[in-house]
Amino acid sequence: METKIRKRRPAFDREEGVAIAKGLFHERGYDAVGVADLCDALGIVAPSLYAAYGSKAELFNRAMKRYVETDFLPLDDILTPDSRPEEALTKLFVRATEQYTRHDKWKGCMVTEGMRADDETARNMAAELAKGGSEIIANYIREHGAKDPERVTDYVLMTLRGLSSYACLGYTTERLTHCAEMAGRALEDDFRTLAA
Amino acid sequence: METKIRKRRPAFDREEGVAIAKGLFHERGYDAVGVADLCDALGIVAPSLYAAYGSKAELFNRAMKRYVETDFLPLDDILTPDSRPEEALTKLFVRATEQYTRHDKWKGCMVTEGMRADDETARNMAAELAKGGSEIIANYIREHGAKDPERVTDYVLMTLRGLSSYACLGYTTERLTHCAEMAGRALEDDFRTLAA
DNA sequence: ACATCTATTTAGCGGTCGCTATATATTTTT
DNA sequence: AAAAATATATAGCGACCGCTAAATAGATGT
Repeated sequence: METKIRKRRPAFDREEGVAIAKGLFHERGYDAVGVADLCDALGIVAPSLYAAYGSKAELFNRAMKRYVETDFLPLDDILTPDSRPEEALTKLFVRATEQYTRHDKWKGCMVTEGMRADDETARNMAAELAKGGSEIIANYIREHGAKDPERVTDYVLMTLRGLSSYACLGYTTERLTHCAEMAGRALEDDFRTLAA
Repeated sequence: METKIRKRRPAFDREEGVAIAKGLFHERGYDAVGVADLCDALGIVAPSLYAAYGSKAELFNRAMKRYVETDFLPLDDILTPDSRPEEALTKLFVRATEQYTRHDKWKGCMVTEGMRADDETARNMAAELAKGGSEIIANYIREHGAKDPERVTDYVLMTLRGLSSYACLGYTTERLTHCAEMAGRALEDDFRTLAA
């Protein structure tokens, strides 16, 4: 009876694992990425993944958080107080479009699309994370003289959803940018002119 | 040894089966509805389903076709030649919104959302079916004096996607209708005024 | 050197997925 | 009445799903 000798990989980098998972989840969506896919991509086996992250959903959550930190639009830079709100929000549409269509994989907004996952846990995680960005936009609109802040906010968020969804279908940056600019024109009469 | 006698349901109504499947698929999406769910809802067992429809995907296709026939917007009524194109398209947004938010289940556009399924076959079927509606809208825009028909068409379809997606999240008819009306305002300068 | 602890390994759990081979019940045709 | 065609039933296929118990290799602390 020969003794069985088992080799072992060194411990893997958890943060890098999150980054790789972010790529997979963003590319294919929560439901379409299996634990086996994640394990292959990270070069580990399932129990290592569960020891490190707890569950597929928690890994997805960490991946989304990383996405928000590293890939997300710098809302504070875009929604600057020195340009008219209509212009700033149009700029938001255009910048979002550019980001949603920049890469061949990684299309659309990972969080926005995550809110449409089949898995309820993943959906709730995405919705929770999306609240942050939505509130920044809602606050900006409220504080910059929108005549009906709630409606304008709904319109802006709805448009961002449309842009993200359209980006996922593979539309080019150019075509989608025109959509973004057109969408901005709807905002023209929605803000009080703040006299300087 | 007693002879085993097996009872049998009478043959089921294929068309009614398609209608029931339409309800399930629209409510939960292609990927989230399993063959077992369909069988339970139709009151049959799997081999009957396959004998009648061939595959889950083909049943989905028939369900979508039924949706287009029975539930879809009457584009010809909405895009009438007797109102200004901006008004007709705004009406399209509003009518779409009403339809997308009318029922608690069955939210959004079944075909539009089908295009985002994880299953490639289902996605392609939905995309193929969506072409019909898209072309009607594109033709209308082209033939009614749009300055840049392709861009306006992109904008309209993108907005419909946003409305459908937002409807799926559960937003009320009222809030979404305001979005639809705002979206229509972006179209104001995009059509040449056709002198009477 | 030894014990402890952490992260990996093998192996496999129960469940669901879409789907089907085969047999039998019922209807239709002859 | 018998034969052929049709639609149901039982039973179960192989593949994948997310996840885990138990064992062991390697790092760390004393």
